[in-house]
Amino acid sequence: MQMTPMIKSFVLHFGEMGSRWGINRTVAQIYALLVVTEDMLYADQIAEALTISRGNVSMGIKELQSWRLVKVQHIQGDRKDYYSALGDVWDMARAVFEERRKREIDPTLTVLRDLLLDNPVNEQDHYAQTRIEEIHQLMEMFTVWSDELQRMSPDNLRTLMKMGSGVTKVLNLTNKLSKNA
Amino acid sequence: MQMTPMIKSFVLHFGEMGSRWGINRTVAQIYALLVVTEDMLYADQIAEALTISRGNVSMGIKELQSWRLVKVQHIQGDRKDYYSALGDVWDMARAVFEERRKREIDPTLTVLRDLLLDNPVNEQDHYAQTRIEEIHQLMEMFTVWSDELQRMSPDNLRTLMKMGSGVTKVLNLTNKLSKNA
DNA sequence: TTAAACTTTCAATAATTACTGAAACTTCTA
DNA sequence: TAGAAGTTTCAGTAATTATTGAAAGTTTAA
Repeated sequence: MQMTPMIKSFVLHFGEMGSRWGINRTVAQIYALLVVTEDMLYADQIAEALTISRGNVSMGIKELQSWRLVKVQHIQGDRKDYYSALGDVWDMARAVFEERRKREIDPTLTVLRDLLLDNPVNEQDHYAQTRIEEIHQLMEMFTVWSDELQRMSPDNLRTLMKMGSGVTKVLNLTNKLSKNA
Repeated sequence: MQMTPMIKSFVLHFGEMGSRWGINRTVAQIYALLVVTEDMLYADQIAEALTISRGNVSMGIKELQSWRLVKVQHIQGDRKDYYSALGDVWDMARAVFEERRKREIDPTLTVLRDLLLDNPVNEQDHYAQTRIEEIHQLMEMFTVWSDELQRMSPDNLRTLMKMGSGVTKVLNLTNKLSKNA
């Protein structure tokens, strides 16, 4: 399979972007290719398009599956695995948030909480704990937001999207109300 | 300079976390150390605490400066540079968002926009463009949100934080209102 | 069953990324 | 203006991460 120049350009940029966010360049490329391709693809097609080895495709797909980002299907009278990207772009964003949270944020929050329970051995530790507390708060807030994203209906998402900088206006109102309460 | 076990544990975890998000482990460690240390530190102290070379500290600090995450100060009658982390944890989060956006999101948005202006050469390209469009929308939404974060007052931030899952409630209301309009 | 048509695994190796330390550079002060 | 007290740079090297490809594993059909 040959990529059109447009698809190639997209795939390359996506791979580059992934690698800046700590995701293997090839894994990101495989994913980009699947997202942008309507038909399902089998491993050899992916390998040919990205000029990588068959084994590398297998590793990449395995990784993407652990992120729950790809679907596998079979076609009548054909033994090959056919791959495609999960649902719509929102589903993908949700999957990424959820996994990164599970893998990286939650364990860090646990470590931070443990450190906050430790006894400071001196003044430095005491200061450190106040900072760790702040960081903990911040991270917890982000997890709450991402939880909401997970649960949000397409309807609400669309509203949020349209609201754009309206979020601030809503907040200002909320602020005033709670101050007068 | 010796780190207390608490500080050491924090610094190590932070470094690990950074490296999973595409940030050099040592750079993340230097930053963690500065965040959690009340006093300003000079390069040799950092090198000793993290057992890394003087040159590595210099590179790391340079990187952190490009992210506008560290302050440098001088002390009367001392030629050394003294480093410390920027303001409060919110300032730091803002700096990180802003820089990552500038460096990674904005250039990607530009590429996506260019691809959307290109003429599809066939049906595949046509489909690809619909997907690229979705991704573009999604990313643009995130940039709008991060813009708001940048501009948000500490007051609003605190409200957002307290609201937690209240965001959804506010949105539901907004949805109903706009439907009745 | 066997063998064809696949997928997965993993040791060896290639590519990339990070780190060191000495030399070059800068700035201050005597 | 020399040299002391720093910082920065960067070529060489070490460590890590990614990739290949061949062998092992799996599944299906005859």
